[in-house]
Amino acid sequence: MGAEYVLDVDFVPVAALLADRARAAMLTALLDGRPLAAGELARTAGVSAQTASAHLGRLLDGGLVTVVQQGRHRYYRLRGSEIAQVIEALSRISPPVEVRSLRQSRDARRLHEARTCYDHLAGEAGVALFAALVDGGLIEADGPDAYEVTVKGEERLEALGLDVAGLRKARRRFAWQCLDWTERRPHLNGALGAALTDRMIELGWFERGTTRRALLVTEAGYRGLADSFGCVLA
Amino acid sequence: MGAEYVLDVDFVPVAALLADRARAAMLTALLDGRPLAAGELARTAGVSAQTASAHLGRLLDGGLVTVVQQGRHRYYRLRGSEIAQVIEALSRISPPVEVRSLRQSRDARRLHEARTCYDHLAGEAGVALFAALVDGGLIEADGPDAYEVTVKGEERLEALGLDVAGLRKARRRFAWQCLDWTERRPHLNGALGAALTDRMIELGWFERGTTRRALLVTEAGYRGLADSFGCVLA
DNA sequence: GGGACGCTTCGGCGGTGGTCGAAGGGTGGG
DNA sequence: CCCACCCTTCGACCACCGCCGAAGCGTCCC
Repeated sequence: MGAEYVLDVDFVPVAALLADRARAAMLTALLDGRPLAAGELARTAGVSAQTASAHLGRLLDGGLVTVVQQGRHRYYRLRGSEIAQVIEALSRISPPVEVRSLRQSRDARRLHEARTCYDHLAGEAGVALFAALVDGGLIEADGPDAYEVTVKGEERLEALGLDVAGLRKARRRFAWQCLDWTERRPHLNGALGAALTDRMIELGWFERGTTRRALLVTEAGYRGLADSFGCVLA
Repeated sequence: MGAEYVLDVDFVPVAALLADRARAAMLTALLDGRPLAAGELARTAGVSAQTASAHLGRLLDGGLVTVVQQGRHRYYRLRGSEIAQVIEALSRISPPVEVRSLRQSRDARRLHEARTCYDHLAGEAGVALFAALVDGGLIEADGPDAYEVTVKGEERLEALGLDVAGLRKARRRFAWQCLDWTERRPHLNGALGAALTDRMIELGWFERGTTRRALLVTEAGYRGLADSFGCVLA
């Protein structure tokens, strides 16, 4: 893959796709990486099925989402974590929406402490975990952004129930650092990042909020992160 | 400044501002941080003065640009480097525009090697310089993103003709790391980053391309970066 | 195989927003 | 003081786009 030099890109079409309330609502709903059916997205966005279909068609054309047909359902998902990152980047210079309910304010706090970005852990907990993995010598840099699991790391991760060798075979990139836009520090992405996140939620270290991306670090989570990874959260 | 928790932000208005050819052209022209008069921006975008005025009004409302009146001219500039960063982030998932001329391809290559992001150095050279400054112990972390110049660093920078003490007094943040979106690594931002960039261009280490953001590293630049900062470019 | 369901396509409506001509305000120069 | 210049405001036009009703197509289930 030779280096590509880009003079200028035309970001207008992509920005236009993001510049609509209904599409924005759909994309936000897809932020956690979970595929959603067209109908669910229509309901989420508060538009009719036909309207949603038109929007999804445009998002598809623009390459922001992919679709998989399953029976009479069509499941849409974000095309990749870059899309999620751009949305988070855009959000940084956008005015915050006033928090209305107590439940919302709880989720807001969780989004900051811990959340999923596409399918891996982000937020304070995400960057803290990544730093702990590196500091503890469980993973180490293996290229510009790529990482490898050390022998010590493999033991620790397998003890948690992860099939590290299996993950290496996945078609997806194994492990790489991904910038957390709000924390401005790296967190773990790739097959490993996703699997580890899944497993930690399975273990009850995190609980999902009403906003599905929002995660609550449980007591077990604080203990687990500290014991397994030497990761101490504020 | 207490922590602010944001549940969801409304990025639609900002995206809408970016979703127009004329405005995009204006913002791109402003990417190097230099203030431009409304008339120049109108010409750049290829629209009439009235149309440009309307666009600039919206950008102003949206907080993407600021304006300073000087005589009968009104100079617009990007509101801050975050804006430049968002545009760079958006560009990453946008289709590249085909490079047409030889001059364009030269600039494209330069944009990758070295460019200004708002008013400080970015691209390969930017992240390499930042890494060299840290590795060489010329600057050191002083907070989450903030940096301080060490005694050794102060000597080195003053030798180059920078007034480090004066920069510390500037209203602007002194020195902090800023993520380079294309390189996904930090480069130096803040008063120090801007002043250092200016000075290096003054010293002839970089030459501006036709696309003003695009920089060419000169022979003197390679030597200077290596001698002064131990920064060796590929 | 009929009917319910999920989704998309088509057609027509309405609103938002980009555009420029014309006019107005404010500054600088002679 | 008048004119040239830069920029903005106003008004009108037009295109695009988001919206939904109606209809069409495919899938699942009984």
